[in-house]
Amino acid sequence: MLASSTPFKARDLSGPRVRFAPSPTGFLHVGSARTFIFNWLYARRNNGTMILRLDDTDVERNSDASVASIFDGLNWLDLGWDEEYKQSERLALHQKTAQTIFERGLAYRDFTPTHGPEAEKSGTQGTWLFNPGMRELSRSESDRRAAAGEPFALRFRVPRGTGEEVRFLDAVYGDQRKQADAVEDFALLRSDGMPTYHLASCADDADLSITHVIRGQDHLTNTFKHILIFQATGFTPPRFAHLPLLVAPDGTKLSKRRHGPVVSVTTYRDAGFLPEAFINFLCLLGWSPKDNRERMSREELIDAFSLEGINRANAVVNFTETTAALEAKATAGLEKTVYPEETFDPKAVWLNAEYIRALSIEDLSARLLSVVEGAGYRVDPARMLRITPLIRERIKFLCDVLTAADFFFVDQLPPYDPAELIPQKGDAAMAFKVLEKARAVLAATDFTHDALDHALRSAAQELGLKAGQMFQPIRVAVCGRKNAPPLFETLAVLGSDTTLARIDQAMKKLQ
RNA sequence: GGCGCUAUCGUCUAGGGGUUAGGACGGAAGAUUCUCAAUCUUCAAACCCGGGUUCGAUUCCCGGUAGCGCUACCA
Repeated sequence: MLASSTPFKARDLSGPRVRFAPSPTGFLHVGSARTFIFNWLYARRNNGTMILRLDDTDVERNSDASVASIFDGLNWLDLGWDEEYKQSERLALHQKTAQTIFERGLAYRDFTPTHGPEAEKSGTQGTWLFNPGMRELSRSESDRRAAAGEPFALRFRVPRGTGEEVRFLDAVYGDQRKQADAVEDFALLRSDGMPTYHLASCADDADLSITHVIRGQDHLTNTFKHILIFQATGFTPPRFAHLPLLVAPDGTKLSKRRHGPVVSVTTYRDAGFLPEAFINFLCLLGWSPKDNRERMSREELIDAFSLEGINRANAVVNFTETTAALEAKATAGLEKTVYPEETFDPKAVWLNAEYIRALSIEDLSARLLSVVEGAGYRVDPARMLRITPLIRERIKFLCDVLTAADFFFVDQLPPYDPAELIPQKGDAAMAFKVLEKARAVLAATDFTHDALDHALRSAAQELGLKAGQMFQPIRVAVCGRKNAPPLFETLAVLGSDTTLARIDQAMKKLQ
């Protein structure tokens, strides 16, 4: 699945080395994306190396679909990375590390039969530290049973009764300490010989010369175990920086099961977010440049990023849960799911609109064109270039072009309520009079902004109507709805033929 | 249950022993306007609770409460 299983560059040890290490057991969610981004920012800010490492030691739960989802999301972000590894190809290293720890007497074999996670209940049961009898097993007895083929897990022998304290300095959470007595004898190797996350992660971090581990706060307490592993192997632990978690509006950890597709990075992509806007949004969750800046370019983010700017409190991603119906549709994947704007965090939506408005007309036009073509319309690029400025301030997502500018793309307007044609403080007769007049005037007018402006305003005056009363029937006749881009520009792009034809149709509707 | 982490407007956050507690999104009102947007202006909106330290705590300390995390042969 990986593009390559070997580093695509020679290892660069000159600067800090950071890694993003997702486990391919699910799709890439927004929290992971933020972790990736923060690592990337740190690397770029400090002329370091960004490493992608797939932590795929859980063979049972790994899936190719998940690997694909991770790459989909990461590629969309378009930030890139410098080296790439896959843990499952580094098993020898993990086993060797485990062996070293075992030989130093800092680990022991646990022959207790495995019991599933369901047996392990967090309820009223006391603190589990180790399986009685196993920690004290003599080496000869242990060797004998292992040689006899009895399966075992390898557990770290956490110091007990020594009053020893495990500590580290977290770049975000500060000085962290914990009694070793309170740390359980965690597993290093499973009974099938596969390394656990703790072992594999530390062995790889050491081997890959990782200097800074920047990861979710859910690993903060795990770090004590990791410190113990580093000490046991003789490696200097990297620096740690734990990130506050991204949580749902209900305060719980983001999960697809509970919160639906809104937690998946590809959902944002499919909804028409610009990756730059999405990245910007994520950066503002749990980190701040401290100078009130909100919209920041990639360069500004790199320049401003520092571990000191990271907060300690969890941040809410303020999305609205998608409806069951929508979710079913998304899961079925039969047709393209359109998420309503309210689905996403309003700030993310706002930022996206900001980014859209900041794009050049040419750039935006090209992006919109591909959306429009993707929807099955055929539009001339030159025409798209004229449409784009008319809707630029009116869309929040790229795909909004389909609803904001639909009337430019279709030959036949979808049906609308003729009552819409009736202007403020007017009636059907007035609407008809307006359209009649407009038709006559427009038939003899150049379809340029100024000429249209002049012609229609004079017409309104002749009819003794306000401009608004004059324009609304025409707008509805031509766009099929009341809310649309400015009239003259719209007519100019639409052209005389289409305009007159649609006015004729509107007059028919009124009869 | 044990251990750990956290606590400023609805949300994201700035700040910090003495401030009118700042900004942004969202909300409300207004301006502009051919509608809708965009833009501009204005308004409402917060220091979890209780002790201590102090002349003075939202800020520092302790306790409580709440939330979250870890407590797997998941990561």
